[in-house]
Amino acid sequence: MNKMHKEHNLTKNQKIIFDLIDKSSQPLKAYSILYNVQKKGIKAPLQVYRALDKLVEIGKIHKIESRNAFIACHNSSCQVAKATAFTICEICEKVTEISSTGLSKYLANFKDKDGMKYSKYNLEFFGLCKKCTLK
Amino acid sequence: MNKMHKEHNLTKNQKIIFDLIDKSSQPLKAYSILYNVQKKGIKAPLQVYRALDKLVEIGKIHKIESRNAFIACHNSSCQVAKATAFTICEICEKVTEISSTGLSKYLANFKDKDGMKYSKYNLEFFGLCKKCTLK
DNA sequence: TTACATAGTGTTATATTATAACAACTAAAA
DNA sequence: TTTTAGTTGTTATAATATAACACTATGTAA
Ligand SMILES: [Zn+2]
Ligand SMILES: [Zn+2]
Ligand SMILES: [Zn+2]
Ligand SMILES: [Zn+2]
Repeated sequence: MNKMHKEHNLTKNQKIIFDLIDKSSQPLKAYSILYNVQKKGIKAPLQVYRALDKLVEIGKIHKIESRNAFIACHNSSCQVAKATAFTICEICEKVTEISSTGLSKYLANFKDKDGMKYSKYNLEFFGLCKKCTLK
Repeated sequence: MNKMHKEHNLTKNQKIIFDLIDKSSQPLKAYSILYNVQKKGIKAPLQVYRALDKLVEIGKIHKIESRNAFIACHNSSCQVAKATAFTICEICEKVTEISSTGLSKYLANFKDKDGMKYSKYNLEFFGLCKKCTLK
């Protein structure tokens, strides 16, 4: 998984927390992570947040800002932690990372009124996933 | 201001809080709003959050998710609370709402892998504003 | 090797952001 | 008038995130 990512030798806590997020099918919240890793010796919020910060920084995970939750990056072409896009289902809360060359090119080239480029961005789409649409 | 918006007869608290946000040159955080309106009789966080929720719902303000802050909508063409885009300066924290027909059309028409459309979205660009670039 | 720098850890305490629950009030529709 | 939906005021509490400090591991350079 994430074969395209530069290998960052994760530390013990970083590895424990990344593995948990990576195995999860949906985004995890910091305190839910904490409860799940207490048996592995991680006892305090700060230990979790420090690992999360690092993992976000190196692009192994992303934060879903509107949900205060974290998801593993499974998008080998994403510009590590700099340009992220997701779809979020408002019913089942399923989150999927978008991997679209067209979208990322469009956004990376977007200029504001002053002609400024902002190559770092976060985009969150909301709506219904396929499953929930059929219900 | 916001002449294009449907008039929603704001209640007392909603008006107090909207006026404060509307006058501000930068996004305001909930508790900063609270401190600023205590002299007007709004004493509890819930009173602020309830007004904020309503104002977001009717599109008079937007939440900047990555900053947990609120900004008045000054974009007459934005699709009320459904499709928002901002630039955020990582140095001075200046936030500007983007009003680009091209961008909003592109995003409103974006389809994911399954061909699903998600007309509601929030996009936050990060980088340096003009001022901070020149420093 | 030693010294130093950099990054990570463990811990306690605290700050910040947000919601639950309930009683009371207001305005407008039926 | 009765009812309804929405808003208000209030207390308490939940959920999310950081400050500060002492200590430990690891790599690098003298
Ligand atoms: Zn990614
Ligand atoms: Zn769904
Ligand atoms: Zn707007
Ligand atoms: Zn700036």
